[in-house]
Amino acid sequence: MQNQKTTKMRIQETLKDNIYNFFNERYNTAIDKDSIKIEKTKEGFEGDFSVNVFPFLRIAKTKPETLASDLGQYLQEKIDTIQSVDVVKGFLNISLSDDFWKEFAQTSATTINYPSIYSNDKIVLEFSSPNTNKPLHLGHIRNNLLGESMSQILKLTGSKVIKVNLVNDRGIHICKSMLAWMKWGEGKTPADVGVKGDKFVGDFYVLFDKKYKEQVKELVEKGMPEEEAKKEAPLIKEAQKLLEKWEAGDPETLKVWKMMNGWVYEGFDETYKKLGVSFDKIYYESQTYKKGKELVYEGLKKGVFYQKEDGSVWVDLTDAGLDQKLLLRSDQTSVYITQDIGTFIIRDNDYQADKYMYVVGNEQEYHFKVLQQILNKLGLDGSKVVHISYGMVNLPSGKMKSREGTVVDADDLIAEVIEKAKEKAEELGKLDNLDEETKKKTYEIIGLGALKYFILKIDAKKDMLFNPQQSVDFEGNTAPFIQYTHVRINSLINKAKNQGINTFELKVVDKPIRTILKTLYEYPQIIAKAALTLNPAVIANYIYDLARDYNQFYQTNPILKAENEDLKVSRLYVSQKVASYLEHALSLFGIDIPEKM
RNA sequence: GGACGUGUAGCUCAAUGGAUAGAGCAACGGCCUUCUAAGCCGUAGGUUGCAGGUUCGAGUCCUGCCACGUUCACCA
Repeated sequence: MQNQKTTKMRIQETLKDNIYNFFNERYNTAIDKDSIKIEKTKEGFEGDFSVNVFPFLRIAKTKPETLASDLGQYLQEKIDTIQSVDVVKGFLNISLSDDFWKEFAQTSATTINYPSIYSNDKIVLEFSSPNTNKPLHLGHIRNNLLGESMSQILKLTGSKVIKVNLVNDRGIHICKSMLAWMKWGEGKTPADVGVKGDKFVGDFYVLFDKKYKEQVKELVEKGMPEEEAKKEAPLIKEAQKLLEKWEAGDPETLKVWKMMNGWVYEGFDETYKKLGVSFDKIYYESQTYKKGKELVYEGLKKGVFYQKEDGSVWVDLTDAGLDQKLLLRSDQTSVYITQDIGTFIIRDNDYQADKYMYVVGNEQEYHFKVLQQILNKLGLDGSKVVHISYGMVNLPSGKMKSREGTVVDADDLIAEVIEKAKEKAEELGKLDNLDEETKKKTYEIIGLGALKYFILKIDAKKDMLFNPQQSVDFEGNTAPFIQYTHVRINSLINKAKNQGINTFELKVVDKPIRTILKTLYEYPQIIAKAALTLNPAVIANYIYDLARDYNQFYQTNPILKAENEDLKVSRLYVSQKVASYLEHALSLFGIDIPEKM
């Protein structure tokens, strides 16, 4: 069944069609519709939408002002929703009728027909991809938030999204923490010592590194060259033995491995839950790396890969402007890219998706280019691989490095930001009447909201700087600011209802109301842009503008004490609209809104 | 060295090739007996790294240079 409202053409399209006709009729020229630029009229000029006529001067061969006013006259004759036009230099500013805005106001964020970007595509979206040795840190937070948010945005723009996680649960590094636990763990579990599972295991990884370095140092002092010492230290040899046993399927080793990974997953789950992150399916490298090896051997048979004398397998990508790349070591063990080839195939068998998107840091751009090329060589479609590349999170001291202990731990940061929300709330004292349970919930909503927004508001592809001293803000361009705007609107609406006003209606479209409606009108296009550019920050910029516009509106226009009833219900109507858009947009970031704040 | 990316106010960040480059934080000054001040208003702060070029129009595109980052592993 067709819905008249949602299928109704957006005004930009109507304008474009008519502008096209104008040039066709007057100048007998077919212009490119994409070259027509229609944007929201800038602050300080009269109008709702503006058309820039500069690009068409070559066709019209007149002055910009003349062309703009000719076009304005034409459009006004053809489109009855145009109320008036105004020409400033080469800009044609168009004001639409009150009826247009009244009709638009009936649409809501939850019922809009959002533009379809990857139309009906099935998308497998990988993100998080943790390593079972290291507790999650700030970099993972950015990754998780981007992944979760992009999944929401892509769903909204018409795609079917399957969220997957790929856990790096095998390799020499895992054996290091296993070995450390077997040697010095005294058989204790995380529950025994009251430490979160991922932290518990992470500590043994660090312990291994410490003891290993001691051994290396000792050997060097005895006169061994450092390079050799690193290979000869007893601990590293033991770890390698353990890896061999693991690969051979030694039951005792597998038992420890499973147990320790289990602890880690429990810890991760806790953090994921706090962040509001979830997955439809979890893949484990231990289950996919063999498939990659199979494919490499197949490629070798087909002759798209080649083998060196020492037995290592390579691919030549120089024809694609890349280098030679190792696919299997001389001892036939797999490397990183081998595993990614395997996971691609397994996923493709599982889902037959149109796109496989990976939220992975920009330091791996080269890796994904290589992966695409290799898949092409294997006769698969490498263009299905989409790397959602995001920038690093840096500290004032530089890059975060686990080994040097300069990482911001995810759990610590989450706790800190909730604590900060609590302090702020207690200082303001607005929640004093609430029960403890509600208070606690409110601190979490505000603190986590602040954190999520703080990270997602920055252009995903750019590196960002995080200062632990200053941590996240609660004022200005922040989630609490937006949450607060929403809370205040709700309070207003409740008050109105208590006064017996139950039906809000847009009866008046004055200038302040129009300003808000104009911003709301942009929303679907903002969503589309976020999906297209794979960047949630676009939405953050938008909600901030909307909240700011509304706060200005709220501060300068009395609502419950408006001059007359028509204005009152109109302002209430717009307020409610704004609240629903804010809520909708924040939900795309996984940010909730408290009842009170 | 090659490839990719970044460089905008003191700091953190915005700005589909378009109108006077905008916010927040920090600083300074106002607004709570009136709908929640986590708010609003104002002041100050800029040669958009440098030099050219394309264009009616350049922070945005092109070329060169400078600075910083990432990457080019039988690490993942």
